[in-house]
Amino acid sequence: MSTPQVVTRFAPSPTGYLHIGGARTALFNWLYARAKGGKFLLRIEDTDRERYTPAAAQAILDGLAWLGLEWDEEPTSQFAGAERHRAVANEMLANGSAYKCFSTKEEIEEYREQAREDGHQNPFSSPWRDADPADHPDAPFVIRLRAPREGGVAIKDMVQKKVSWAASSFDDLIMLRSDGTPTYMLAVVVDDHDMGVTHVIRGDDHLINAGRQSLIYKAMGWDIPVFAHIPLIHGEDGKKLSKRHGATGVEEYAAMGYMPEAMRNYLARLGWSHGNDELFSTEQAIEWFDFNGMGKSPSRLDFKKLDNVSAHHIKIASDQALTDAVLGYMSAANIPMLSDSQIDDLKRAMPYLRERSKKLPDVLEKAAFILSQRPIEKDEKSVEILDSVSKRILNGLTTAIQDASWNHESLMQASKTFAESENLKLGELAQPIRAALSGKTVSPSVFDMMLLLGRDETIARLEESST
RNA sequence: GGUCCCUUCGUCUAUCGGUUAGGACGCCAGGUUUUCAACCUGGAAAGAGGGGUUCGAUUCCCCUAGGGACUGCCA
Repeated sequence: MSTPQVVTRFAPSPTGYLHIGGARTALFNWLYARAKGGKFLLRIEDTDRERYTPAAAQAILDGLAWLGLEWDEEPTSQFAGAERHRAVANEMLANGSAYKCFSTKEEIEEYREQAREDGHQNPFSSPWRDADPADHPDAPFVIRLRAPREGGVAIKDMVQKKVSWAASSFDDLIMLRSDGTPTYMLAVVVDDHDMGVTHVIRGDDHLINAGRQSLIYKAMGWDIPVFAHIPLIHGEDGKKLSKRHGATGVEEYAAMGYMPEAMRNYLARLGWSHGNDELFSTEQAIEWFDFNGMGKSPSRLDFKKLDNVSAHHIKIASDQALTDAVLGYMSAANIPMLSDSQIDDLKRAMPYLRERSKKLPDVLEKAAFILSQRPIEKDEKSVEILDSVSKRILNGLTTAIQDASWNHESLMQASKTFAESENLKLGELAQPIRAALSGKTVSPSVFDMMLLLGRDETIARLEESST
Protein backbone atom coordinates (compact mmCIF):
# COMPACT_ATOMS: atom_id res chain seq x y z
CA MET A 1 0.00 0.00 0.00
CA SER A 2 1.38 3.34 -0.97
CA THR A 3 0.95 6.17 1.44
CA PRO A 4 -0.64 9.12 -0.30
CA GLN A 5 1.41 12.25 -0.34
CA VAL A 6 0.63 14.69 2.41
CA VAL A 7 -0.96 17.91 1.20
CA THR A 8 -1.59 20.76 3.58
CA ARG A 9 -2.89 24.20 2.88
CA PHE A 10 -3.11 27.63 4.36
CA ALA A 11 -6.28 29.47 3.46
CA PRO A 12 -6.21 33.06 4.69
CA SER A 13 -8.74 35.78 4.06
CA PRO A 14 -7.17 38.74 2.30
CA THR A 15 -7.24 41.01 5.30
CA GLY A 16 -4.39 43.23 4.24
CA TYR A 17 -1.78 41.76 6.55
CA LEU A 18 -0.67 38.37 7.78
CA HIS A 19 -1.94 38.01 11.31
CA ILE A 20 0.58 36.54 13.71
CA GLY A 21 -1.88 33.79 14.61
CA GLY A 22 -2.39 33.00 10.95
CA ALA A 23 1.36 33.01 10.52
CA ARG A 24 1.65 30.34 13.15
CA THR A 25 -1.09 28.29 11.52
CA ALA A 26 0.75 28.61 8.23
CA LEU A 27 3.97 27.60 9.96
CA PHE A 28 2.46 24.39 11.29
CA ASN A 29 1.01 23.54 7.90
CA TRP A 30 4.36 24.21 6.30
CA LEU A 31 6.26 22.29 8.96
CA TYR A 32 4.03 19.27 8.61
CA ALA A 33 4.20 19.25 4.82
CA ARG A 34 7.97 19.58 4.87
CA ALA A 35 8.32 16.96 7.59
CA LYS A 36 6.33 14.49 5.53
CA GLY A 37 7.82 15.41 2.20
CA GLY A 38 4.43 16.67 1.10
CA LYS A 39 3.08 19.83 -0.40
CA PHE A 40 2.09 23.08 1.21
CA LEU A 41 -0.54 24.91 -0.80
CA LEU A 42 -1.99 28.35 -0.58
CA ARG A 43 -5.54 29.39 -1.22
CA ILE A 44 -6.85 32.89 -0.80
CA GLU A 45 -10.37 32.89 0.59
CA ASP A 46 -11.49 35.86 -1.42
CA THR A 47 -15.15 35.08 -1.89
CA ASP A 48 -16.19 38.13 0.04
CA ARG A 49 -15.89 40.56 -2.86
CA GLU A 50 -16.78 43.58 -0.83
CA ARG A 51 -13.66 43.21 1.23
CA TYR A 52 -11.35 41.90 -1.40
CA THR A 53 -8.49 43.88 -2.96
CA PRO A 54 -5.44 42.48 -4.75
CA ALA A 55 -3.18 44.48 -2.46
CA ALA A 56 -4.76 42.89 0.59
CA ALA A 57 -4.05 39.45 -0.81
CA GLN A 58 -0.52 40.39 -1.80
CA ALA A 59 0.19 41.53 1.75
CA ILE A 60 -0.51 38.00 2.97
CA LEU A 61 1.88 36.55 0.41
CA ASP A 62 4.53 39.07 1.40
CA GLY A 63 4.15 38.16 5.05
CA LEU A 64 4.52 34.48 4.28
CA ALA A 65 7.53 35.13 2.08
CA TRP A 66 9.19 37.16 4.79
CA LEU A 67 8.64 34.36 7.28
CA GLY A 68 10.31 32.01 4.84
CA LEU A 69 7.29 29.78 4.36
CA GLU A 70 7.55 29.08 0.68
CA TRP A 71 4.46 27.50 -0.77
CA ASP A 72 4.16 24.97 -3.55
CA GLU A 73 2.36 25.70 -6.77
CA GLU A 74 0.51 28.90 -7.61
CA PRO A 75 -1.78 30.28 -4.92
CA THR A 76 -5.39 29.64 -5.84
CA SER A 77 -8.36 31.91 -5.53
CA GLN A 78 -11.45 30.57 -3.89
CA PHE A 79 -13.59 33.07 -5.75
CA ALA A 80 -12.33 31.71 -9.05
CA GLY A 81 -13.81 28.33 -8.23
CA ALA A 82 -17.39 29.57 -7.88
CA GLU A 83 -18.55 27.75 -11.01
CA ARG A 84 -17.28 24.44 -9.69
CA HIS A 85 -18.81 25.08 -6.27
CA ARG A 86 -22.16 25.67 -7.93
CA ALA A 87 -21.80 22.47 -9.90
CA VAL A 88 -21.20 20.50 -6.73
CA ALA A 89 -24.23 22.06 -5.10
CA ASN A 90 -26.32 21.00 -8.06
CA GLU A 91 -24.86 17.54 -7.92
CA MET A 92 -25.94 17.31 -4.33
CA LEU A 93 -29.34 18.51 -5.33
CA ALA A 94 -29.46 15.69 -7.85
CA ASN A 95 -28.33 13.00 -5.45
CA GLY A 96 -30.79 14.13 -2.83
CA SER A 97 -28.28 15.28 -0.23
CA ALA A 98 -29.38 18.87 -0.74
CA TYR A 99 -32.63 20.69 -1.41
CA LYS A 100 -33.97 24.03 -2.50
CA CYS A 101 -35.24 26.22 0.28
CA PHE A 102 -37.50 29.16 -0.50
CA SER A 103 -37.66 30.59 2.99
CA THR A 104 -36.76 34.26 3.01
CA LYS A 105 -34.30 35.93 5.32
CA GLU A 106 -37.21 37.64 7.01
CA GLU A 107 -38.94 34.36 7.71
CA ILE A 108 -35.79 32.90 9.18
CA GLU A 109 -35.20 35.93 11.31
CA GLU A 110 -38.76 35.70 12.54
CA TYR A 111 -38.22 32.09 13.48
CA ARG A 112 -35.10 32.94 15.44
CA GLU A 113 -36.84 35.67 17.38
CA GLN A 114 -39.66 33.34 18.20
CA ALA A 115 -37.18 30.68 19.30
CA ARG A 116 -35.52 33.17 21.61
CA GLU A 117 -38.85 34.06 23.14
CA ASP A 118 -39.80 30.44 23.54
CA GLY A 119 -36.46 29.78 25.15
CA HIS A 120 -35.44 26.89 22.98
CA GLN A 121 -32.40 26.73 20.75
CA ASN A 122 -33.35 24.34 18.00
CA PRO A 123 -31.72 25.46 14.79
CA PHE A 124 -33.92 26.69 11.96
CA SER A 125 -35.62 23.85 10.19
CA SER A 126 -36.73 24.62 6.67
CA PRO A 127 -40.31 23.76 5.72
CA TRP A 128 -39.01 23.02 2.22
CA ARG A 129 -36.82 20.15 3.29
CA ASP A 130 -39.40 17.56 2.37
CA ALA A 131 -41.59 19.60 0.05
CA ASP A 132 -42.79 18.19 -3.24
CA PRO A 133 -40.87 19.88 -6.10
CA ALA A 134 -44.25 20.36 -7.74
CA ASP A 135 -45.05 22.85 -5.00
CA HIS A 136 -41.89 24.90 -5.54
CA PRO A 137 -42.76 28.53 -6.24
CA ASP A 138 -41.09 30.57 -8.93
CA ALA A 139 -39.00 32.49 -6.45
CA PRO A 140 -35.38 32.90 -5.34
CA PHE A 141 -34.09 29.99 -3.30
CA VAL A 142 -30.98 28.85 -1.50
CA ILE A 143 -29.56 25.35 -1.63
CA ARG A 144 -29.26 23.74 1.75
CA LEU A 145 -27.58 20.59 2.85
CA ARG A 146 -29.94 17.85 3.93
CA ALA A 147 -28.18 17.19 7.22
CA PRO A 148 -28.96 14.09 9.25
CA ARG A 149 -31.56 14.70 11.95
CA GLU A 150 -30.59 11.80 14.14
CA GLY A 151 -27.48 10.20 15.44
CA GLY A 152 -24.13 11.81 15.96
CA VAL A 153 -21.44 13.46 13.94
CA ALA A 154 -17.83 12.81 14.85
CA ILE A 155 -14.50 13.89 13.50
CA LYS A 156 -11.01 12.66 14.17
CA ASP A 157 -8.58 15.34 15.05
CA MET A 158 -4.85 14.98 15.54
CA VAL A 159 -4.89 17.60 18.27
CA GLN A 160 -8.34 17.45 19.81
CA LYS A 161 -8.63 13.68 19.30
CA LYS A 162 -12.22 12.59 18.81
CA VAL A 163 -14.90 15.26 18.93
CA SER A 164 -18.58 14.57 18.47
CA TRP A 165 -21.90 16.37 18.33
CA ALA A 166 -25.53 15.38 18.23
CA ALA A 167 -26.68 15.64 14.64
CA SER A 168 -29.67 17.62 15.83
CA SER A 169 -27.43 20.49 16.86
CA PHE A 170 -26.57 21.20 13.22
CA ASP A 171 -28.93 22.98 10.92
CA ASP A 172 -29.26 22.45 7.20
CA LEU A 173 -26.46 24.78 6.27
CA ILE A 174 -26.75 26.96 3.22
CA MET A 175 -24.32 26.05 0.45
CA LEU A 176 -25.56 28.27 -2.34
CA ARG A 177 -26.99 31.70 -1.63
CA SER A 178 -30.12 32.99 -3.27
CA ASP A 179 -27.94 34.99 -5.66
CA GLY A 180 -26.29 31.77 -6.72
CA THR A 181 -22.97 32.37 -5.03
CA PRO A 182 -21.42 29.60 -2.95
CA THR A 183 -20.93 30.00 0.77
CA TYR A 184 -17.69 29.44 2.60
CA MET A 185 -18.82 26.09 4.01
CA LEU A 186 -19.29 24.63 0.56
CA ALA A 187 -16.31 26.33 -0.99
CA VAL A 188 -13.75 25.09 1.55
CA VAL A 189 -14.88 21.53 1.26
CA VAL A 190 -14.90 21.52 -2.53
CA ASP A 191 -11.58 23.33 -2.74
CA ASP A 192 -9.87 21.16 -0.16
CA HIS A 193 -11.11 18.08 -1.94
CA ASP A 194 -10.15 19.29 -5.39
CA MET A 195 -6.72 20.37 -4.21
CA GLY A 196 -6.17 16.93 -2.75
CA VAL A 197 -5.71 18.30 0.75
CA THR A 198 -5.05 15.40 3.11
CA HIS A 199 -4.56 17.36 6.32
CA VAL A 200 -6.57 20.37 7.32
CA ILE A 201 -4.55 22.23 9.92
CA ARG A 202 -6.23 25.39 11.15
CA GLY A 203 -7.24 27.34 14.23
CA ASP A 204 -9.56 25.64 16.68
CA ASP A 205 -12.15 28.32 16.00
CA HIS A 206 -13.02 26.02 13.09
CA LEU A 207 -13.56 22.95 15.21
CA ILE A 208 -17.33 22.97 14.91
CA ASN A 209 -17.08 23.78 11.21
CA ALA A 210 -15.19 20.54 10.76
CA GLY A 211 -18.21 18.67 12.00
CA ARG A 212 -20.53 20.47 9.62
CA GLN A 213 -18.14 20.19 6.73
CA SER A 214 -17.71 16.48 7.26
CA LEU A 215 -21.38 16.19 6.33
CA ILE A 216 -20.70 17.64 2.89
CA TYR A 217 -17.79 15.26 2.35
CA LYS A 218 -20.04 12.37 3.22
CA ALA A 219 -22.84 13.59 0.98
CA MET A 220 -20.43 13.70 -1.93
CA GLY A 221 -18.81 10.40 -1.02
CA TRP A 222 -15.44 12.07 -0.63
CA ASP A 223 -12.64 11.11 1.73
CA ILE A 224 -12.66 13.24 4.83
CA PRO A 225 -9.25 14.78 5.45
CA VAL A 226 -7.41 14.44 8.71
CA PHE A 227 -8.10 17.46 10.87
CA ALA A 228 -5.79 19.23 13.27
CA HIS A 229 -7.37 22.14 15.10
CA ILE A 230 -4.70 24.06 16.85
CA PRO A 231 -5.32 26.43 19.75
CA LEU A 232 -5.26 30.15 19.09
CA ILE A 233 -2.73 32.67 20.27
CA HIS A 234 -3.83 35.16 22.87
CA GLY A 235 -2.38 38.49 23.90
CA GLU A 236 -0.31 38.98 27.02
CA ASP A 237 -3.51 39.49 29.00
CA GLY A 238 -4.91 36.14 27.92
CA LYS A 239 -7.59 37.66 25.74
CA LYS A 240 -8.02 36.99 22.08
CA LEU A 241 -5.33 38.76 20.15
CA SER A 242 -6.55 42.02 18.72
CA LYS A 243 -5.19 45.34 17.56
CA ARG A 244 -5.06 46.75 21.03
CA HIS A 245 -2.43 44.19 21.98
CA GLY A 246 -0.03 45.94 19.67
CA ALA A 247 1.71 43.98 16.98
CA THR A 248 -0.66 41.58 15.27
CA GLY A 249 0.77 41.58 11.75
CA VAL A 250 4.04 39.84 10.91
CA GLU A 251 5.27 42.91 9.06
CA GLU A 252 5.25 44.69 12.38
CA TYR A 253 7.60 42.07 13.76
CA ALA A 254 9.85 42.62 10.79
CA ALA A 255 9.82 46.34 11.50
CA MET A 256 10.65 45.70 15.15
CA GLY A 257 13.75 43.87 14.10
CA TYR A 258 13.07 40.20 14.64
CA MET A 259 14.61 37.74 12.23
CA PRO A 260 12.40 35.29 10.37
CA GLU A 261 14.25 32.31 11.83
CA ALA A 262 13.69 33.65 15.33
CA MET A 263 10.00 34.08 14.60
CA ARG A 264 9.78 30.55 13.28
CA ASN A 265 11.48 29.22 16.38
CA TYR A 266 9.35 31.23 18.77
CA LEU A 267 6.07 30.66 16.99
CA ALA A 268 6.67 26.94 16.70
CA ARG A 269 7.38 26.77 20.42
CA LEU A 270 4.08 28.47 21.16
CA GLY A 271 1.70 25.60 21.70
CA TRP A 272 4.08 22.97 20.48
CA SER A 273 7.02 21.35 22.16
CA HIS A 274 9.68 18.76 21.59
CA GLY A 275 10.65 17.84 25.12
CA ASN A 276 12.58 20.66 26.71
CA ASP A 277 14.06 22.04 23.52
CA GLU A 278 13.69 25.79 23.44
CA LEU A 279 16.14 27.03 20.84
CA PHE A 280 16.27 25.21 17.57
CA SER A 281 16.77 25.65 13.88
CA THR A 282 14.08 25.39 11.27
CA GLU A 283 15.67 22.16 10.06
CA GLN A 284 15.33 20.70 13.53
CA ALA A 285 11.74 21.86 13.78
CA ILE A 286 10.95 20.06 10.54
CA GLU A 287 12.67 16.95 11.76
CA TRP A 288 10.91 16.98 15.10
CA PHE A 289 7.47 18.19 14.17
CA ASP A 290 4.45 16.06 14.92
CA PHE A 291 1.08 16.63 16.50
CA ASN A 292 1.85 14.70 19.67
CA GLY A 293 3.80 17.69 20.83
CA MET A 294 0.88 20.00 20.19
CA GLY A 295 -0.87 21.45 23.22
CA LYS A 296 -4.60 22.01 23.42
CA SER A 297 -4.80 25.22 25.34
CA PRO A 298 -4.29 28.71 23.95
CA SER A 299 -0.96 30.33 24.60
CA ARG A 300 0.01 33.92 25.11
CA LEU A 301 2.48 36.02 23.28
CA ASP A 302 5.48 36.85 25.45
CA PHE A 303 7.84 39.43 24.05
CA LYS A 304 10.46 38.81 26.73
CA LYS A 305 10.78 35.26 25.59
CA LEU A 306 10.69 36.30 21.95
CA ASP A 307 13.59 38.66 22.64
CA ASN A 308 15.55 35.85 24.18
CA VAL A 309 14.96 33.58 21.20
CA SER A 310 15.82 36.46 18.91
CA ALA A 311 19.11 37.11 20.70
CA HIS A 312 20.04 33.49 20.23
CA HIS A 313 19.45 33.55 16.51
CA ILE A 314 21.37 36.78 16.15
CA LYS A 315 24.24 35.13 17.97
CA ILE A 316 24.41 32.07 15.76
CA ALA A 317 23.64 33.56 12.35
CA SER A 318 26.49 33.84 9.87
CA ASP A 319 27.92 37.31 9.27
CA GLN A 320 26.40 37.33 5.83
CA ALA A 321 22.97 36.20 7.01
CA LEU A 322 22.99 38.71 9.84
CA THR A 323 24.01 41.49 7.52
CA ASP A 324 21.17 40.59 5.19
CA ALA A 325 18.80 40.47 8.12
CA VAL A 326 19.85 43.94 9.27
CA LEU A 327 19.38 45.28 5.77
CA GLY A 328 15.97 43.62 5.63
CA TYR A 329 15.07 45.19 8.92
CA MET A 330 16.15 48.61 7.72
CA SER A 331 13.90 48.37 4.74
CA ALA A 332 10.97 47.09 6.83
CA ALA A 333 11.49 49.95 9.25
CA ASN A 334 11.93 52.52 6.50
CA ILE A 335 15.48 53.37 7.43
CA PRO A 336 17.57 54.86 4.59
CA MET A 337 19.71 52.24 2.89
CA LEU A 338 23.46 52.04 3.39
CA SER A 339 26.10 52.46 0.74
CA ASP A 340 27.98 49.43 -0.51
CA SER A 341 31.08 50.32 1.45
CA GLN A 342 29.01 50.80 4.58
CA ILE A 343 27.50 47.39 4.06
CA ASP A 344 31.00 45.94 3.79
CA ASP A 345 31.98 47.65 7.03
CA LEU A 346 28.84 46.42 8.68
CA LYS A 347 29.54 42.86 7.74
CA ARG A 348 33.15 43.14 8.84
CA ALA A 349 32.05 44.39 12.25
CA MET A 350 29.34 41.77 12.71
CA PRO A 351 31.27 39.48 15.06
CA TYR A 352 31.41 42.37 17.54
CA LEU A 353 27.94 43.76 16.93
CA ARG A 354 26.02 40.55 17.38
CA GLU A 355 27.10 40.02 20.97
CA ARG A 356 24.56 41.19 23.50
CA SER A 357 22.07 42.19 20.83
CA LYS A 358 18.48 41.13 21.26
CA LYS A 359 17.04 42.56 18.11
CA LEU A 360 18.31 43.86 14.81
CA PRO A 361 18.09 47.52 15.85
CA ASP A 362 20.49 46.70 18.68
CA VAL A 363 22.95 45.48 16.09
CA LEU A 364 22.49 48.59 14.04
CA GLU A 365 22.94 50.84 17.05
CA LYS A 366 26.22 49.20 17.89
CA ALA A 367 27.28 49.63 14.29
CA ALA A 368 26.94 53.41 14.42
CA PHE A 369 30.66 53.91 15.01
CA ILE A 370 31.66 52.10 11.85
CA LEU A 371 28.95 53.65 9.72
CA SER A 372 29.70 57.26 10.59
CA GLN A 373 32.50 59.53 9.50
CA ARG A 374 34.41 62.29 11.16
CA PRO A 375 33.41 64.63 12.58
CA ILE A 376 31.73 62.13 14.87
CA GLU A 377 28.36 63.30 15.99
CA LYS A 378 28.11 62.99 19.76
CA ASP A 379 24.97 62.32 21.69
CA GLU A 380 24.22 64.27 24.85
CA LYS A 381 25.78 61.86 27.29
CA SER A 382 28.93 61.54 25.24
CA VAL A 383 29.34 65.29 25.25
CA GLU A 384 29.08 65.25 29.04
CA ILE A 385 31.68 62.54 29.31
CA LEU A 386 34.08 64.44 27.12
CA ASP A 387 34.81 67.20 29.60
CA SER A 388 38.15 68.94 29.92
CA VAL A 389 39.55 66.26 32.18
CA SER A 390 38.61 63.51 29.80
CA LYS A 391 40.08 65.41 26.92
CA ARG A 392 43.39 65.69 28.66
CA ILE A 393 43.32 61.98 29.38
CA LEU A 394 42.49 61.13 25.80
CA ASN A 395 45.37 63.25 24.72
CA GLY A 396 47.69 61.23 26.85
CA LEU A 397 46.20 57.98 25.68
CA THR A 398 46.67 58.89 22.08
CA THR A 399 50.39 59.15 22.49
CA ALA A 400 50.41 56.04 24.64
CA ILE A 401 48.85 53.82 22.02
CA GLN A 402 49.74 55.32 18.69
CA ASP A 403 52.85 53.21 18.36
CA ALA A 404 51.39 50.08 19.92
CA SER A 405 50.93 46.89 17.94
CA TRP A 406 47.44 47.13 16.55
CA ASN A 407 45.85 44.11 18.14
CA HIS A 408 43.37 43.67 20.94
CA GLU A 409 45.91 42.42 23.48
CA SER A 410 48.49 45.13 23.01
CA LEU A 411 45.93 47.90 22.88
CA MET A 412 44.39 46.75 26.10
CA GLN A 413 47.80 46.38 27.73
CA ALA A 414 48.89 49.83 26.65
CA SER A 415 45.62 51.32 27.82
CA LYS A 416 45.82 49.59 31.18
CA THR A 417 49.34 50.76 31.74
CA PHE A 418 48.33 54.26 30.81
CA ALA A 419 45.30 54.15 33.06
CA GLU A 420 47.43 53.05 36.00
CA SER A 421 49.83 55.88 35.43
CA GLU A 422 46.88 58.25 35.56
CA ASN A 423 45.49 56.52 38.62
CA LEU A 424 42.41 55.44 36.73
CA LYS A 425 40.55 52.20 36.45
CA LEU A 426 40.21 50.82 32.96
CA GLY A 427 36.48 51.48 33.06
CA GLU A 428 37.06 55.14 33.73
CA LEU A 429 39.32 55.35 30.74
CA ALA A 430 37.11 53.31 28.45
CA GLN A 431 34.12 55.59 28.72
CA PRO A 432 35.73 58.67 27.15
CA ILE A 433 37.36 56.48 24.51
CA ARG A 434 33.95 55.11 23.67
CA ALA A 435 32.49 58.57 23.43
CA ALA A 436 35.31 59.73 21.19
CA LEU A 437 35.23 56.75 18.87
CA SER A 438 31.48 56.25 18.60
CA GLY A 439 29.84 59.39 19.93
CA LYS A 440 27.68 57.14 22.03
CA THR A 441 27.70 55.52 25.43
CA VAL A 442 26.75 52.16 23.98
CA SER A 443 29.07 50.41 21.58
CA PRO A 444 31.15 47.29 21.17
CA SER A 445 34.35 46.92 23.18
CA VAL A 446 36.55 49.98 22.72
CA PHE A 447 39.47 47.80 21.65
CA ASP A 448 37.38 46.01 19.08
CA MET A 449 36.35 49.36 17.72
CA MET A 450 39.99 50.40 17.46
CA LEU A 451 40.74 47.29 15.47
CA LEU A 452 37.84 47.78 13.13
CA LEU A 453 38.56 51.46 12.67
CA GLY A 454 42.27 50.95 12.19
CA ARG A 455 45.13 52.94 13.59
CA ASP A 456 44.76 56.09 11.54
CA GLU A 457 41.04 56.52 11.99
CA THR A 458 41.25 55.70 15.69
CA ILE A 459 43.97 58.25 16.31
CA ALA A 460 42.11 60.79 14.23
CA ARG A 461 38.93 60.34 16.24
CA LEU A 462 40.78 60.49 19.54
CA GLU A 463 42.50 63.68 18.48
CA GLU A 464 39.27 65.13 17.30
CA SER A 465 37.82 64.69 20.77
CA SER A 466 40.84 65.64 22.80
CA THR A 467 41.21 69.16 21.56
C1' G B 1 -28.99 30.53 26.70
C1' G B 2 -27.34 26.04 23.80
C1' U B 3 -23.31 22.96 21.69
C1' C B 4 -18.15 22.00 21.59
C1' C B 5 -13.04 22.88 23.30
C1' C B 6 -9.56 24.28 27.11
C1' U B 7 -7.25 24.75 32.57
C1' U B 8 0.84 22.53 35.54
C1' C B 9 5.36 28.26 38.39
C1' G B 10 3.84 35.41 36.19
C1' U B 11 4.70 33.37 30.83
C1' C B 12 6.00 29.13 27.29
C1' U B 13 6.11 24.20 28.56
C1' A B 14 8.00 18.64 30.30
C1' U B 15 5.51 14.61 32.63
C1' C B 16 2.01 10.14 28.80
C1' G B 17 -0.56 6.28 37.19
C1' G B 18 4.52 5.90 41.29
C1' U B 19 9.38 12.28 40.10
C1' U B 20 12.10 16.11 46.06
C1' A B 21 6.59 17.92 39.64
C1' G B 22 11.84 19.09 35.37
C1' G B 23 13.43 22.95 31.76
C1' A B 24 13.23 27.87 29.44
C1' C B 25 11.98 33.24 29.69
C1' G B 26 11.22 36.80 33.27
C1' C B 27 12.09 38.08 38.44
C1' C B 28 15.27 38.36 43.14
C1' A B 29 20.32 37.86 45.49
C1' G B 30 25.56 37.34 44.97
C1' G B 31 29.86 37.16 41.67
C1' U B 32 32.29 39.05 37.30
C1' U B 33 32.90 43.14 33.94
C1' U B 34 35.67 48.52 29.36
C1' U B 35 29.44 50.90 28.36
C1' C B 36 24.45 48.56 27.20
C1' A B 37 24.46 44.02 28.12
C1' A B 38 26.33 39.28 28.39
C1' C B 39 28.14 35.56 31.54
C1' C B 40 28.60 32.45 36.32
C1' U B 41 26.34 30.81 41.07
C1' G B 42 22.19 30.55 44.05
C1' G B 43 16.87 31.57 45.09
C1' A B 44 11.52 32.37 45.15
C1' A B 45 7.68 30.46 41.99
C1' A B 46 2.69 25.66 39.64
C1' G B 47 -0.96 20.87 39.11
C1' A B 48 -8.40 26.06 39.44
C1' G B 49 -11.94 23.79 43.35
C1' G B 50 -14.71 19.42 44.82
C1' G B 51 -15.91 14.43 44.35
C1' G B 52 -14.79 9.60 42.64
C1' U B 53 -11.66 5.13 40.24
C1' U B 54 -7.02 3.05 42.09
C1' C B 55 -2.39 0.17 46.56
C1' G B 56 -1.16 5.04 44.45
C1' A B 57 -3.41 10.51 41.01
C1' U B 58 -0.92 16.43 37.86
C1' U B 59 -1.95 12.15 34.84
C1' C B 60 -8.38 8.37 34.14
C1' C B 61 -13.97 9.69 35.13
C1' C B 62 -17.80 13.17 36.98
C1' C B 63 -19.39 17.94 38.91
C1' U B 64 -18.41 23.13 39.76
C1' A B 65 -15.77 27.52 38.56
C1' G B 66 -13.10 30.27 35.06
C1' G B 67 -11.52 31.05 29.95
C1' G B 68 -12.41 30.33 24.62
C1' A B 69 -14.93 28.99 19.94
C1' C B 70 -19.34 28.41 17.37
C1' U B 71 -24.48 29.61 17.32
C1' G B 72 -24.88 34.51 9.58
C1' C B 73 -27.72 33.82 2.60
C1' C B 74 -19.09 36.38 6.89
C1' A B 75 -14.91 33.83 6.07
